[in-house]
Amino acid sequence: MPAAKITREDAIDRIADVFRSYGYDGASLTEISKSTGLGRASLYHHFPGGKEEMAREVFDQLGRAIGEDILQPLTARGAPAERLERWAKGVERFYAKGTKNCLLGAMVLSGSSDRFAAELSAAFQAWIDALSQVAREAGIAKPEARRRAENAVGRIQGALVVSRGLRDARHFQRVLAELPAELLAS
Amino acid sequence: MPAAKITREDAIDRIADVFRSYGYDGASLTEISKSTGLGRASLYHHFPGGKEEMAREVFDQLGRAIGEDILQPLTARGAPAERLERWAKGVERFYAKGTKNCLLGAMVLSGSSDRFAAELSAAFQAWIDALSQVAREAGIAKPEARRRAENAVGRIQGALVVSRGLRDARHFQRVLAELPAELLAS
DNA sequence: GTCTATAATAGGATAGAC
DNA sequence: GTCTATCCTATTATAGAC
Repeated sequence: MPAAKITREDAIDRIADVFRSYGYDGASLTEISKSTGLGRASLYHHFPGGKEEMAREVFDQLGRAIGEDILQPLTARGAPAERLERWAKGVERFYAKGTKNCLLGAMVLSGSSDRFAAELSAAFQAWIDALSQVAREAGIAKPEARRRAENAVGRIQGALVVSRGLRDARHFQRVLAELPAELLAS
Repeated sequence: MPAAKITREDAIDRIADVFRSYGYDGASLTEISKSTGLGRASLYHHFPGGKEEMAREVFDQLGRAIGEDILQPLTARGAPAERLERWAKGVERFYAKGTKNCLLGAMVLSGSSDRFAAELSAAFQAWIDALSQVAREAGIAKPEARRRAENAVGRIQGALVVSRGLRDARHFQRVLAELPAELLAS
């Protein structure tokens, strides 16, 4: 009875990387197998639903990771400006300074958006809501706060696309550095 | 000797739609065949290089379309503000008010970015350069103009992702309406 | 230039031994 | 839990008739 080669959580992380890089359709089981070190059959042992179940697990784990690593600074104690600074640092780490694609973006733009519409929409909403809440605490009116939060999330997504297109991560880093001030500007 | 069912240009447009919706890997020849009305064999008659050649032709045609429909307003005569307004309208048409994905974004985020790195980079550069030039004519300093142009392109890409994720095209339309003023603000 | 037919391959998924 | 072997389907791609 061989022991597990990798924890479930680590496996899902690796699978997430494959989806991130190749999109849903481009992520072949061969690549996932290589990336996790698990054979095809083992993958089906862990994820009986196949590729679709893997993707759902990836979304679940992503939701938790976003909640802990990114949204947590936003809901912590402290002045809005400080919280946004910590948030921006968290986002930068999360995307490995702009070299790591956004999983949500990759899924949205690769034909899988119909299949995972609910998951995608929920993930974006959580981002926007948390940012909007911080802006409101800083005294920004509700509709304007929402508007800025949408902008911020969009700018991150767009910066990842452009950085990758131009093959220059500095664009992403610059945009991220500007976001906290933009969210709170009067 | 049957006549051509569709002009080459139209065929490439249809193929572009398929890549836009499904990404490079997700775009199957079956779908392309259905979308163009051309049988598999006919597709290979027109594009002996197969799917990869189709993608390259799509990029070429996209470059021309961007040049004519989108960048042209930027280089036309008139005050910078007017040109940017016309440009924004052109972009809105181009993306069908936000319901039509960006081909560049779909390609960037679907594993094909290595294969088409040069094409993608060139397309983004052309966008950024043209916008930057308009901002400079409006009296903005060169580095700042470049910065704003990058931001504008990124915001369009991000808005398309977010609109699709939220399934609400109004976000895209709002962002687009704000861009001209942002590019020229003092 | 399009068609039907078909090859060749890669992909997702499963069975059963260990 | 992992392995080897295998099935089935969909995919890319080609050949040859018209």
